[in-house]
This record gives sequence, structure tokens and C-alpha cells, in this order.
Amino acid sequence: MKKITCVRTQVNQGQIERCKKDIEQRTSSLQFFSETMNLAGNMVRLKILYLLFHEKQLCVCDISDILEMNISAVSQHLRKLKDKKMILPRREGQTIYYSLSEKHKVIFDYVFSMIENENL
Amino acid sequence: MKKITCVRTQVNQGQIERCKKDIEQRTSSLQFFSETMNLAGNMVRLKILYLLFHEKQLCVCDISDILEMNISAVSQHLRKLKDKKMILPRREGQTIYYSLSEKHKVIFDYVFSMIENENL
DNA sequence: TTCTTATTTTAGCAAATGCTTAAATAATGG
DNA sequence: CCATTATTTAAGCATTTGCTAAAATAAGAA
Repeated sequence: MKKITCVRTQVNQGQIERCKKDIEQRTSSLQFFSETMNLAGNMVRLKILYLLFHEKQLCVCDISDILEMNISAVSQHLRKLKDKKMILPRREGQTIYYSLSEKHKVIFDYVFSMIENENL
Repeated sequence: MKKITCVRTQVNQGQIERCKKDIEQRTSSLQFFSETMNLAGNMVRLKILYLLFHEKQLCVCDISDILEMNISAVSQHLRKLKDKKMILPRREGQTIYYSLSEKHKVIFDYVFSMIENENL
């Protein structure tokens, strides 16, 4: 990376340093949220999360039927959500039901209440 | 798209239809949130939003210094945020200061308060 | 006007994403 | 065991993303 810094004189060097330290200190929280939002920042996955929030549990087939999408495509989205522990699988015979994990429920309680109240 | 539906007998067809209708009705809200989270779901952009939340306003150079990133790369992230009206530019001579837009501040008030309280 | 500074834009490219198709697991019922 | 059903996984491919480097704007200052 070539460094093309601005040469400006009125830069507040104290502010820059304070911000750098603050960011560094918050790195893990920021990482957690950026990963969470990255997953939710996809129309298909947000719909899946929204559906699980309301229906409590659904299997791949259900989601595939509702979203009118290929089962394999849905399954691959579910895997991403599962890998980051946003949803949990529960096997019942051949069927695997997914539900929202508690850790992320706090966030989605908030997000989906905004969506439903249209407080945009 | 080849339709490979599950043949299961115990599917609740009423539930499927209700969900389809619900999703359709919420499409625009879900779209808004998925776009918002898609933008925030990137470590660099989330850091930028976090910085603007605290510092009120910053120019590209400031952000470039703080994140130790190429100015052009930062500028391209700022453009995406600006395009979706998440941040607003304000020119002051040669310098352009960016700040969070009011529309999204509600969401970030919540997200960043969680980040700071480590309520993950 | 020309030079400098702050920023944006463009082009190019490697890496990541999301879908489709086909093959692989896994559980259940003859 | 074999066949069926539900689901996951792997391979392939087109699209998108995010960065670098270089060129283009834009606003002073000389």
C-alpha cells in the first residue's frame, strides 16, 4: 500500500490518536457486529431470519417453499447462519428444524420490531 | 430453476401461504434493512460509521489516517454510504466533512450502544 | 494562470458471493 | 439389505466486491 497521506496542517493529531485507540479497543465487538450484519445484509438470509423469528422453527423445505427457491440454495444460506451460531438445528427424524439462537435474538427483537412498526 | 420440492405429507400448507403473504407485505422494509445491514456488514464501513457516530464529522483524510488505509479505498466506501443516504457530505473549502444522516441514526444509536456496553 | 492540496473517479484484477446441477449423507420403511 | 425422502456438500460459473494505481475534478494560494 502506497501511503498518500494528506499534508493538511489543521489536523487534530490528538483526535486521530484517540480514535485509533478507541477503534482498536472495540475491535472484537465491531467484528462481531460486522459479521452479524454481513449475514443479515442479504435479502434471502434476512427473510429466513424474519421467518424463523415469527414461526419459531422451520425446515429447509418450508423455507424453500415460502421463498420459492432451490432447496440447495436455501441450505447453503442456512449453513452460513449456522456457522456463525445465528440459528440452531434440531433433528426430528429425517427433518431438520432451524430456530434463532438466543445470543442473536436480542438484536433481531429490535430489528424486526422496527420492520413491523415501519419506524424507518 | 428446477423445482425439487419436498414431497412431505405433514406440511402445513396454510402456514406456507401465510408466510408467503407476510414476506411479500414486508418486502420494502426488509429491503431497506438488508441494504442498511449489507453496508454496515463490512468491517471498514462499520468502523467509519462508528467513528462518525462519536466524532460527529470527519474528512476522508482523517478516516484514512485513523484506519491506516489508502485514501481512495476509504473514499469508495464513503461513496457507497453516501449513495444509500447513510452519511451526508458538507464541503468546507477543499475539505469534505461527512456525518451520519438522521434517518439511520436511530439504528446506530442502538447498535453502537450495544457495542459499547458489550451486550453481545 | 499555474501549482498545490483534498477528494473522487476510473480501470484492472484477485477474491468472495450466490446460484445451479449433480453427487453424497442420513434416517426410515419395507 | 435396498428404495425413498430430507438434507447437505461439492464443483462450476457468472456476478459482485474491495483494493491498488493512475487519471480526473475542485478549490484555494501564488
